[in-house]
Amino acid sequence: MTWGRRGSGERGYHHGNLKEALVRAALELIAEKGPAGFTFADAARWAGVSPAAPYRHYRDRDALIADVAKRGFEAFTAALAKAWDDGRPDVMAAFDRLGKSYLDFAKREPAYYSAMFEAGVPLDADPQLRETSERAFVVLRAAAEKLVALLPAKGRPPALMVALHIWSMTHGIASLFGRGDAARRALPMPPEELLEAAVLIYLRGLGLNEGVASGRS
Amino acid sequence: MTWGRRGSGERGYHHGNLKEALVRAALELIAEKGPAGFTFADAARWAGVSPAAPYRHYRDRDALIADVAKRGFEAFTAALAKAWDDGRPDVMAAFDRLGKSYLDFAKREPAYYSAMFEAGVPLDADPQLRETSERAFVVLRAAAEKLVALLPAKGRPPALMVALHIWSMTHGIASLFGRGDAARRALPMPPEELLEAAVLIYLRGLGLNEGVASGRS
DNA sequence: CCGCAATGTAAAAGCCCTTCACATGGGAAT
DNA sequence: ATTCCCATGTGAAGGGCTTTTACATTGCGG
Repeated sequence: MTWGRRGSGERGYHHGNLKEALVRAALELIAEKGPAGFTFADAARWAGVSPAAPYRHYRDRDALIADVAKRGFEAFTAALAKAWDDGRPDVMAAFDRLGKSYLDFAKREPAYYSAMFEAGVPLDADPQLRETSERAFVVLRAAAEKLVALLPAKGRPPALMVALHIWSMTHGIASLFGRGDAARRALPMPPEELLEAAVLIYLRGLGLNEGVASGRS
Repeated sequence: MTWGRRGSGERGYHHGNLKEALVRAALELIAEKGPAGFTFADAARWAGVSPAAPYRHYRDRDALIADVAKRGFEAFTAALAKAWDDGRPDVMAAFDRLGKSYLDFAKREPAYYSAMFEAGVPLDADPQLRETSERAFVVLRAAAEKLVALLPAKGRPPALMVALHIWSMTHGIASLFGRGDAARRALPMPPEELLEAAVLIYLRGLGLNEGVASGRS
């Protein structure tokens, strides 16, 4: 734990990049002590400024968390879009990557995930926040669209519903078993496998032939 | 909003039932402002005692929340067990009730649900807490057991996995769309229907004939 | 009836949040 | 290059929450 002026070296009166520093501090602190145990003053100390300085960049503590959540959704969307890759090389393989990518994000970026889904940020705090969060769902929705298109046109389920199902299942697993948090439950198998099995069963229920190998493990 | 000495009438120096009063206060306050916006001092005020009084009953604020969570798991287990009713009159109908009961609990008792799943209570804060929370899962597990038993013995999936899948899906839906919270997302259909459809698809994927009418609505 | 233990209170130290008046200096306009 | 503006940071202060400690009250068992 070094102290004060991290990274940007030897600052004088002005920090130079306080806003970014605060976001990084928030991520560190949330990862360490959860979104609840995170304090505005801590972030200021972490950045080496007085407790009042952050107010020049954020209306209050919640605004900072909301910004972290927004950035989280951006990174999340990027990760999902990259994993989905427009359904290449084939829809099933891409869909599989998509789910894993979701869990992977929750595990790799617990601080972002916390801020996004567990910090109790009102989605309408910032209209930008709501929109950014929608964009992540758009990827899921597009994937569901392509998935549903594989089914016979007759009795095809609404893609939106399928997207919501997959999202719920994935979020449920991430939320209950995702991180190694002491607060979470133990599991007889890794969450990725749990999810993969669930999705395979669900897709079979939709009428999709088990195309992708389930036992690649 | 009446003030002080609620219910138990005209107290003198001693409250007489402070512990219970604190739990009720916590429930009110959590329901109102979320688990984060809940303060120990508020609860004391609500009960009409000094800010130090609660410390005679709980080590600290977190201990109170943990107790609320514990009571929540008890009520939750009772609700689930009642809905499941040992699989009567038939497994599918009971299973359907079970899922609805889960969502219903999340909606009817948002304060309990928050304390149980969103307040970041370390499950091992109190060994009793962990055990109580396990008991709720036991009901789900038993239901999954009976459900799986309907399948042909060959290639039968592990009941534990099925229970985890259903739990995750249900919790995911409850968590993302469950309450009317401003913080939650809008949905093109009621969460109960979303869950019912998901479960039907999942069960079909398991190889269960669609026994129960899906369109009872 | 007495005295203990349980329960509640008051006061105080420490921390956090937030605001306000003031300080500093980076950079645009001249 | 100089000047001045305003974005950015500081220090101090008010108010609230948390938690501890010494003290007050009282129910209840012996």
